[in-house]
Amino acid sequence: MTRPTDSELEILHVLWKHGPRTVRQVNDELSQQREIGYTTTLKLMQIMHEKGLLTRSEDAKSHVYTAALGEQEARQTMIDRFLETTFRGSASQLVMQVLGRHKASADELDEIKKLLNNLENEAD
Amino acid sequence: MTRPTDSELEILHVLWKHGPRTVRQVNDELSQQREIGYTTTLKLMQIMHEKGLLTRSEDAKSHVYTAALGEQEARQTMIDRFLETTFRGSASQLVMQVLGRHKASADELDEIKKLLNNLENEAD
DNA sequence: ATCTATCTACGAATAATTTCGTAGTAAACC
DNA sequence: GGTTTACTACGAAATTATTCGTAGATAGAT
Repeated sequence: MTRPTDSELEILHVLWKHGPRTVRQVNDELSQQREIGYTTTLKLMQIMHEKGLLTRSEDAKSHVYTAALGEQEARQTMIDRFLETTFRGSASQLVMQVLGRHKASADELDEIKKLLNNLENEAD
Repeated sequence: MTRPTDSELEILHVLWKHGPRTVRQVNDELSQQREIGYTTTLKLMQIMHEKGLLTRSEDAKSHVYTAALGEQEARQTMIDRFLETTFRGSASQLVMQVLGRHKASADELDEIKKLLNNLENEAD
């Protein structure tokens, strides 16, 4: 999969958050964040459909679009790309820089530590 | 700072790795990675200079360019942006997804754990 | 002094992305 | 059944990013 563009991501976020939506519904949501014409959203979603990023049902009067890939999956693609371009592929450097600067709750830190322990055990 | 484009990042990587360089030197480096004309590199670096991404000394016959921001600094900007667009700002989710999928050496894992312990202590 | 090599500046072509206007179609309304 | 409303399709303008050709300047070699 080729990386979704920024505009495409905006639309994917809406679909991931709210589930299948019409162009109108997506546009209403995007309009709250910024100025954007209806046909702009329409065109974008049509292109994404061509690319296979969205599926759609044409049963109803207006098409209902669904994200063709899950958020986790898309995130992984984007992490891979981000790691490569920004951290030359070093995952641990990314992790350390993120942890060093961003707050995480105690629970989250615990979760991360558990995950680390599992990873260390696997490595044996 | 506005996000450097992909091409701009390529150039920044060269300057971060090797220090101040002329257009010729940067182009030689980039040419090893892909086809790119000299004037393409020149134009890019001129634009980056206009934008303030690079400083340059015009003393010598050929200008010597220097990255105007450090690698750490640029990475942080890009992390912030990436976190926002892809993980809705949740640093721990990013970390967990990265750790879950990418190999890190035992040493690196240790480092990360130490970092986590420090964070937990600070939080008290 | 002329030739050659190397440099900068800059305009403009190309490509990729985003935006929107217009036209056509179909349902809903009166 | 004509009018309004909401939709899709699609071409193309606008914007942003990338690429490169050409012109002019300057230093060094002969």
